[in-house]
This record gives sequence, C-alpha cells and structure tokens, in this order.
Amino acid sequence: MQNILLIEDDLDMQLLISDYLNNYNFKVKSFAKPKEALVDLEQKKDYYSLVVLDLMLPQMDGFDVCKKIREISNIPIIISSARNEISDKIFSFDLGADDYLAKPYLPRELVIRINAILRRTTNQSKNIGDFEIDENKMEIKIDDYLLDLTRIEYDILNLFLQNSAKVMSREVMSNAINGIEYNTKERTIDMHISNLRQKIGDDPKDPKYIKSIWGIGYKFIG
Amino acid sequence: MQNILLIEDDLDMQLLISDYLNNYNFKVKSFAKPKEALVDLEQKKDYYSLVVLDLMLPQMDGFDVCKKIREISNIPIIISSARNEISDKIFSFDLGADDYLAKPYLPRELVIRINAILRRTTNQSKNIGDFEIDENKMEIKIDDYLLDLTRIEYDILNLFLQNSAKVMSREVMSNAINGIEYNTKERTIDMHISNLRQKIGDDPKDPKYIKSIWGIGYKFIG
DNA sequence: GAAAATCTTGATGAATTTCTTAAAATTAGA
DNA sequence: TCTAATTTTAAGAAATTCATCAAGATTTTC
Repeated sequence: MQNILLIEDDLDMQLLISDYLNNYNFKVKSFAKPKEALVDLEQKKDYYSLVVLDLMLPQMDGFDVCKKIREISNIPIIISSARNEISDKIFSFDLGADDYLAKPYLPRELVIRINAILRRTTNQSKNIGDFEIDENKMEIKIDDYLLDLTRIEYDILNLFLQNSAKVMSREVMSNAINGIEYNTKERTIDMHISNLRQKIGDDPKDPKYIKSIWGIGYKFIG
Repeated sequence: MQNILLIEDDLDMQLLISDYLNNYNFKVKSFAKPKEALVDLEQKKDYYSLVVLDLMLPQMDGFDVCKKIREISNIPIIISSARNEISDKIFSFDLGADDYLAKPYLPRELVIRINAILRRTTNQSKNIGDFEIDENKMEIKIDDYLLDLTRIEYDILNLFLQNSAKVMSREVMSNAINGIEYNTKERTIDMHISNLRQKIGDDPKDPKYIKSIWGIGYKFIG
C-alpha cells in the first residue's frame, strides 16, 4: 500500500482523484492549502511515496510549492495542471518534477503514471552473488551490509558485478570507468582495488571476490 | 537441453508456444499465475535458462513481475506483449528485460530471439578434444579440471588449441605469443612446454597432447 | 575560503613469473 | 653401437608485476 500526498484546491477534483486512486490500492491524503501540505510532508517524509501537485493554488504559486518540496525531499512529484504550455512543462521539470499531466486527463492515466514513476524510483535492486546493487541509489550491499564507497570504487565494483568472471585489463577498466583515455598510471587502479578489497573484506592473497590475474589485470568472481 | 520458464495467462497461447519450443529442443514450464512462477523461479534459479513473460497478467502487472524477477535473478527475460507502444518497450528495457516481442508474432521469431540471447549469455566456452577454453575468463579446463596456468603457459596452450595438429617451429610460436621475443634463447620455449606438460599430465616420451617434432618444433594433437 | 574527502602517483619490498644455464636424457643417422 | 644434434628438465638468477604506504594534488563539502 502506497501513500500519496495530493495538493489540489478544487474539492470536486480532490474527491475524484482520491476515490479513483483508492480503487487502485493507493491511500490518498488531500490538502487544499499547500502550506499545510508542506508541514505534513516535512513531518512524515518517509510515509509518503509520491506527491500529486496542482499548479493553481491559493496562498502560494504551484512552482514555489514544487521548489519547496524539493528542498526538503526527493519524493517523486507529478504536476497536475490546467495549462498545457510547453514552457510550464520545461519549468516544472527544471524544478525537479518527475512528470506533468495537463488537465483534463483520465484518472486512469494518472494511475499509469504513478505506477511508472514508483517502479522507477522504488528499490530497483539486483542480486549478484553476495552483492546487491541498486543503480538508482548508487548503493551496493554485501550480505545486507551497505558499503560506504567513493564514486570510483562504486564504478569499479559495479563494473565487476556487470562483468562477473570476465578478465579485464587495467586499460579496459579505466576506459569503462572514466570514459577517458588510459592516461592515468596503472598503479591508480591498483590503489582503488586495494581500497575496495579492504571495504568488502577481501584478502588479495586468498581472494573470494577480486582476483588479480598476473600480467593481465583483474577478475571478479561472483 | 535448455529450460524455459513461460509466464502467460492465455492457455491457448501457452500451449502454442510450449509445443513450438519443444520442437526446437527447449523444455518449457508454463505458469498462468505470476506469483507461482516467481516462487518456482526462486527455488530453481539455476534450472531455468530464460524467461518468456507476457505483460497482461492476472494478479500482478507484468512490469512488476519483470522487476521482481530482476531482484532475485539475472536470468534473461523476453517480454511478450499485446501492446506495441514504444513507451512499454523503453520501460521494459529499463526494468532489465533483454528483448521485447509485440504480439502477434511468429513462434519462429521467438525461437530466433531465444537463441540469440542464449548465445550471448551462456558460457562462451569452446571444446577442443579433452580441453575446454573460455577466452573471456581466460580459463582452460582439461577433463573438467581447471588448470592453473601462468600467462605464457596460457598463451602457448591457447595457441596449440587454435592450431590443432599443425606443426609449429619455436620461432613461429614465440612470434605468435605476445611477450616472448625470439631473441631469447631457444630453450625458453622448451622450458615452458615442459612446465605445461607437467600441468596437463603429459609424458614427453609418450605424448598424448604435445608432441615434439625432432628438429622442427612442436605439434598439438587434439 | 578552509577543511575534509577523494584521487593520483612514485617508491618500496614482496610475490610471482620468466629466462638462463647446464647437465642429463633422447633421438637420428652412420 | 656410437656420435652429434636435439630435447628435457632442474635450479636458481633476473625481470616483471603486485600490494600498499605515504605524500602531494585535486575535488567536494560546509
């Protein structure tokens, strides 16, 4: 069951949307006044999964509400607007909105879009051996323990996970990671591997995960 | 024989596909209910080689099934859908699907795509006589026993496997192998051959694999 | 703009591989 | 059978590569 925060001052519309979403197993909390909605969101950050935000509001301009929401949270936002101008859409996306629906729209479409966004944003993790990677969050867990990795360490481990068992030269690795030429010195990669090994608790002399291939490079063993 | 997991609620379609695939030497297990399919997949992760997933399902949205599969496994997924919308395709690939087929399609096309994906994903190893080489992993097995080779030993054995039954001089061999210059003493190759023979259990007096050609060089017998 | 975190790099000793050497074994041909 | 050419192999020297430290450079964060 997902909780949706609806900010909409037209009460008929409010009721229509919330009833419809209820049928699709969403629980909707509605606000006509954006300031109240913001207070509620701030208090229950993890409670809500998504915000549906109307742009025509009392008290505050809808764009400002969108901006304020982004200041306190990364929660997905769907803009619901009576205006179908491209400039409004551009502006909304710039402010961090995730989707834009021009009224009038079928409630069914709202449901589809909510589902689409939730699928994109909620935990999308893959398991590979003892590891679990969530590419959206850029997080990797080992045996359910969240690793604290730097960007390059994350990139390397990610590369390993996507190329399990394949032998890779340092050159191939640095090209895949930086997307730049192989200008960095070979020892740089080694250093990152060394740090990575420490963080995942791997012993280079008897590696469980990252194996050095003498004269060639490295190989990850799922 | 490869095992395919088919998730499809239309029973006619189910039968059609599974019959057709049977003719192409695939074994198909069919489910109409995605939840049951997921349970089965979780239990037999290594049993199945590929999933064919219909998007229109009872119980659960097809996209969600796709996502759930990805959470537990990296098994290739082919989406089979009545909808031919580009957005659905993009979405499917985002969720980790490997291919997308819009209904109606010829069963023959499904077979082609399954084969294409399996070629890509199943181990790319080649069998040559008692040997099995995987060039991605840089691994060579003899009678299913993984050899622990140095880089040059691997290169030499690889060269032999690619040139079975061909007589090669030491000069040709050292030129073919990166890292050995032919200014090194001739005995160097011999020494590597000697070590290699030990590792693969070959007797130079009565060689099963690596034969010395007196005054010329060596020959590998597949 | 300062402090902290991250990245790069040369240096070092250790580990591993590769090469050299030389003696022993084998082979071809007389 | 004998001899000279060639191959095999053991042992150790030489060369290469690896892991890690420490320090400086760069980037990020506050």
